[in-house]
Amino acid sequence: MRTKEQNEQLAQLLFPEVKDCPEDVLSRYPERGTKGMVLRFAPSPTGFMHVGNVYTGLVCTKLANQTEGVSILRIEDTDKEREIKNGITQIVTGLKGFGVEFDEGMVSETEEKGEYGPYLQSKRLDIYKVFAKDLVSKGYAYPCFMKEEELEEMRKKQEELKVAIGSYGKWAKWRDAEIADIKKELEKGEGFVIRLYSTGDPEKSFNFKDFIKGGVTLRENNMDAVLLKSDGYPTYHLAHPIDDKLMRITHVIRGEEWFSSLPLHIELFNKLGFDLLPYAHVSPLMKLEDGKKRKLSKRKDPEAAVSYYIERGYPKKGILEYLLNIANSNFYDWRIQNPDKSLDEFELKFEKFNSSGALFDIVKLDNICKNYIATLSAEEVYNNALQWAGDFDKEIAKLLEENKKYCIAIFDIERTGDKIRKDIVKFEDVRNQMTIFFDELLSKEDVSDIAERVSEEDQKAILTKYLEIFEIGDSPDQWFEKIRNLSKDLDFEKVGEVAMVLRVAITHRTQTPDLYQVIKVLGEGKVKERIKSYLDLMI
RNA sequence: GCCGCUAUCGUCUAACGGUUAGGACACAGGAUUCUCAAUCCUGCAAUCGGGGUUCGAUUCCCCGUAGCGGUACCA
Repeated sequence: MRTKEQNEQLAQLLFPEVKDCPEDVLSRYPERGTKGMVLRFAPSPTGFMHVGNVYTGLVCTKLANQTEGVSILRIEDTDKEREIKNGITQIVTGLKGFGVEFDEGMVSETEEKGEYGPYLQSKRLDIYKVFAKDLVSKGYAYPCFMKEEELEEMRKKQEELKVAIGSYGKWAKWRDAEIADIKKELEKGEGFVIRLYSTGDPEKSFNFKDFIKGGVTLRENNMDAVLLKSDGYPTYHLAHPIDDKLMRITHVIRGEEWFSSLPLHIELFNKLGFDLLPYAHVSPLMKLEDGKKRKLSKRKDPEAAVSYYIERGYPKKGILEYLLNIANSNFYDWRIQNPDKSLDEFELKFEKFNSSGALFDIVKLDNICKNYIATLSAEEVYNNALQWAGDFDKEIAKLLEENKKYCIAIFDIERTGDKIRKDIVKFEDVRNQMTIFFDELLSKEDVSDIAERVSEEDQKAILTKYLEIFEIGDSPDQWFEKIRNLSKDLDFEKVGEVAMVLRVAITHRTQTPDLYQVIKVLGEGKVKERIKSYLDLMI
């Protein structure tokens, strides 16, 4: 054991440039007056937006908003190897696209807003050093000069002996090193890390209440975790208590993968002299594969990427609703009872979160999305579709742009009244909706099978007769009456047969929306033209 | 290996220790002045296994099993 004086001497030796003490830094970040929750979402700029990111980000901002608190976007860029150039922009714009926006924090690659910054961890290095120095001076941290190979060797030995792996207790060889030895290494210019001097005992357990997982019993930490890496950057373990304390965060909401290091973080809060914060560990989104659940993985699962949904034109509101539904499963019941209310009015509650991971169910997502799109007006569908197509389907974008009225009329088919169509799940699907209304789209498709039940003779008879009686101005009842009469005149058992022949001739499809409305939208000229050319084809 | 968390229909979940174990999505069947979609009705389908505690256990306790997470100078 080193003495108090020795520790102070060591701190000075390690961090001669650091003049501030923790109190100086703390005084720069005063208590907030807010009564609501102050929450932060803290992703790394790895250049990949995971749906899980949107999920956690949504939970943070929603909870902050509904308690009239503050939401913060902090960027954890302390791992230089995984960092990617436009990482921050991708996060900011990606989340913004979903309506997930923050009150404070990073807004672009270099800009930020708010009084509690910097919100980019790489800009906070001097802050971490102040606390690291303080920990060393109190004997709660120390420099460790172990090399990668040494650590590897230690690991092997620990495996052989079947003891816990890591730097702790007697395995941590620099824990109680003499100042003279440390000085010697320093003079050699050897790189070092700062490790926690853990005083916990894993034999001792204690109770802890997690806002989502509930009451849990944890064992004390005894690992001398790395706090400051040899490149001077902090690890998450050090940055987390310091940043959250300084930013005056009120609740730590983070992924469940952090749960295991909770005892370490608790020890750190204690040693730093900070009051412990309430924690809420959110379970990850899962996927089913070969009958086994596993975390939705960015490497294996294309649907883990937010871009997957953007490219297909999933409505963002729909995705948000689905994520809310995973967060609090009573959301769907609420939605059924309040079909018109805004998402903001739904109250998210910690106690409604499930403590184990939920499968990300695309089928359910589709259901929510089509129900959402069914609530939109034809014009809203048009606008959304145009926006999507502009990025992902140029041909459709052009058609939409040049035929606005016509397209809105198409989207308006069976959109009002008591028969509401729900066949658009995502905006990619509008192409399919438009096919029968544009010759240029239709021609690319196979001409549909002629209704097999009806002979060519009969088809001709139906179509020629229909051309004679066709009136674009007919009411739905008049129109249907004509079809019925036609089927009677030609001795058909079912009206459906006649309708099908017309449907195929006019749309080249056996499945379409309400034929009467389709005809109305297509217009007299086009209907006649299609029927005629279909007749020509038969001759 | 070690440590921790979790366990109800296929999926998301509900059920003061007492319910015919409920709902939603999916699926199947039926209804509907044309097909498809929609809508309505009906159906299918679950308490991981074994021990306790209790008059009574999905619920509380223990053991097992499985899944998940962690076991980094990644977050």
